[in-house]
Amino acid sequence: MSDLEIYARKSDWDELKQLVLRHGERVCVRKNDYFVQCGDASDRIAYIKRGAFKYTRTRTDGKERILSFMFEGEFIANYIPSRNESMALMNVQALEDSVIYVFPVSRYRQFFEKKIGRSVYVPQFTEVIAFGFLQKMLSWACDTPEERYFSLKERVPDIFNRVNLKDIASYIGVTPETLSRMRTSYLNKI
Amino acid sequence: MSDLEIYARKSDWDELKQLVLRHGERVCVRKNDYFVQCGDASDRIAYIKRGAFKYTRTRTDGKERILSFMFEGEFIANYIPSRNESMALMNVQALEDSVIYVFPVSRYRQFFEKKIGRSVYVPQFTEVIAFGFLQKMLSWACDTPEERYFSLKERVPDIFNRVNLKDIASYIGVTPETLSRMRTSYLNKI
DNA sequence: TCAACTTCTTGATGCGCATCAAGAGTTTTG
DNA sequence: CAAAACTCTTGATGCGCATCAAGAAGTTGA
Repeated sequence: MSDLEIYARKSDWDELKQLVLRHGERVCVRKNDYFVQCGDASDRIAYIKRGAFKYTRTRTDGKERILSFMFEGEFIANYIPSRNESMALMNVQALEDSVIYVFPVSRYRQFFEKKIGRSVYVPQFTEVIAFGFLQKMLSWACDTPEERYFSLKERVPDIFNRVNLKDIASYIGVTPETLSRMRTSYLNKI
Repeated sequence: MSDLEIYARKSDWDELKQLVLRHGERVCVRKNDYFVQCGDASDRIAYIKRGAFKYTRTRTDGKERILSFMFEGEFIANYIPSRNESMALMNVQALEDSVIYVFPVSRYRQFFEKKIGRSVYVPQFTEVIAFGFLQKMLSWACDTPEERYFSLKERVPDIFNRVNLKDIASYIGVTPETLSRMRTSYLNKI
């Protein structure tokens, strides 16, 4: 969510983070473990203390597509977390051995209702989430693989130290071979 | 939004519709007129009484991509309508001469705050919008043009009577020539 | 520590789709 | 009502990218 942070008050994210760190359950997950799998109905969100995750979805041809990467300092969830009856439409899988703090959204709501008298969760965060999805939708619909490559690199400058080419290729929408050739030909000359 | 209707209580949509019909401004728009243009900061939403609209966005190569179609009985807006400071990321353009009822989101908020004591707008609708964007994002990322073609046809069975091939082709992500050939070869045999 | 596996690159091949082009049919408009 | 503009189809051509393949380098694990 870091690229969306500007759209919510910084203090709200800090508050959520503090809450989850203080009252959430500390969980170690190993590389390739799933935090959420397609079809799950969990309402858990988690703060990534250390590590990295990917959002994925299996296409009808059986191939996996990567939709997002998340790193330490960011949150992962079964979107839309507040619609707690909703089945997950994506997998959330660890790219590295990671440490996360897990917290159910229902408890989060309770916390804010007790503290402020009404849920600030929904207005503050759901719109951020919606706006993030809108941007991602537009990016898939309107951006070229190169544009997606540079956007990703801008958001996560050290992406190549954290994520292998195959996963980056899936994220930008080409095969690993094509990304390899893109890099050796023109991408690194810019 | 009709394909998302199931996720909000029907009565909420009815209430919004009644409110907009009763207190909104009736506006006739001509084919090709814009309701919203990229960069606009308007917080207007509108109920389509009669007609049809398309959401579009211009790609960096200058070509137009169509992201959604909306018909009578549905709403159009500068998403996210409740973030009223936000610049529109898409154009909303009339496909036919249409009649709409326009209503600013700010007045909508006032209405609900007066009536219920707090805004039900945000929790009820923002999540619906977010979920819609999520689905569209996943469709662009994971579905083939054929799959998008059939999804559209399922949502809007009479789409070919309302929208020309060029626009449908843009929506599913191919050129008009390719869609034409898809139809004559295998699509209509299924 | 060695075998098995993964990652990345590079090459060869072929298909799918964009592009360019042309023409028939339809709609719009002055 | 005629000219202009748009819509859809069909054909020809070529490029881009997926696919298949193979090999080098790095990583993992019994």
